[in-house]
Amino acid sequence: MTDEPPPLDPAELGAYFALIEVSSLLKHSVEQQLKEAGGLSYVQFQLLARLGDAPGGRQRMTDLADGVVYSRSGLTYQVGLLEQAGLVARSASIDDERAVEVTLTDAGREVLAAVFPGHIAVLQELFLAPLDHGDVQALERILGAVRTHMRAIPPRSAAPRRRRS
Amino acid sequence: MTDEPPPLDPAELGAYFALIEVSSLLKHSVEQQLKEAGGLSYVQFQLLARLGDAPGGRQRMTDLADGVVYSRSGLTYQVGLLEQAGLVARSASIDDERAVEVTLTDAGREVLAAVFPGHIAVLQELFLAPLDHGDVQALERILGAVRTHMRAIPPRSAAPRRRRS
DNA sequence: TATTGTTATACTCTATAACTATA
DNA sequence: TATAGTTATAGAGTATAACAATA
Repeated sequence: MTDEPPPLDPAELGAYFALIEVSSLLKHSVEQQLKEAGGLSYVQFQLLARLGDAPGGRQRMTDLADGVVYSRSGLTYQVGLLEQAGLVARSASIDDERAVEVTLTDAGREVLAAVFPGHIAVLQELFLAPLDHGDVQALERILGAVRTHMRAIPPRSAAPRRRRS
Repeated sequence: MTDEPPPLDPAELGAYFALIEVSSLLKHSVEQQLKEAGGLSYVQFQLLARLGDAPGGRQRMTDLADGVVYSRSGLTYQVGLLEQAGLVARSASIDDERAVEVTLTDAGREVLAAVFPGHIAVLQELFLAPLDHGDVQALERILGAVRTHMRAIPPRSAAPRRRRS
């Protein structure tokens, strides 16, 4: 905390603010669309989409949690909601008796399919419209690099957990 | 809803996913830092920072609300918290008796100053580290264009509000 | 002893609608 | 009648800690 404040040049600040603002507005719009079209929150959509991509439409709770940012209990909560809605099913894993596998149901696939076109439409209209192909490629490359970097970094407070007495 | 699903090419999808993932992870880390360093949520920090930039450190509630995405009541709530913490003060406007002006207090400025270095450090470490200057400039340009576009677009459901009977 | 997942619980945030007061 | 802001209230989401069961 006694570090020197590293100076940020205007471009860096500009990139940061634009990133936060764009993602915030975009997420907000997408959330509305998801809610109207399928009664889904963004997290729920992400979970369904992730299952849709997974082989067999199933994944373990832990693997699902790793993809999204949330805590274990938060995931339990969200999967519980999705299960109540009949969009996923939970079953015990055969390999590991502790694990729970989450499977996308047919109803889940339908909701996903119902929601997708509108989702894409929002993206086109709000996010992609002002960009040419080169812009999109540059974004993908640059933000992809940042993502890789973030994933590689050790969590800041990995070590200093509570030592037992 | 019977629209043709507009096809998204892989680069577009990639850019979208990377944007969401990066901003989500970044915001999460920044939120932790803000909370530890100054007991601030991200919204509260944004409000303070906005006041810090405003001439005289003051702005009307409405103008504050326009900058951030939140509802009026949400803003009232957050400003209420900041006022309780002594970081801002509310006063009636002289020009318009209906309006309320929010002013950054000295304590508010101190918290802002206390929080800033760590904030920037997180940005450097997590977001800017893997990028060169050209990347940053490209990001600023491209995301800036998207932001301008988003701000210009009429809110999707501006018209079809409840007609009076 | 570590890991998987759930539960209980508390807290923060956001949104809607009803309301007051001023323009 | 429209605008600025507050209040009450309800709901969603998230996090922490304690817990049970399996590895």
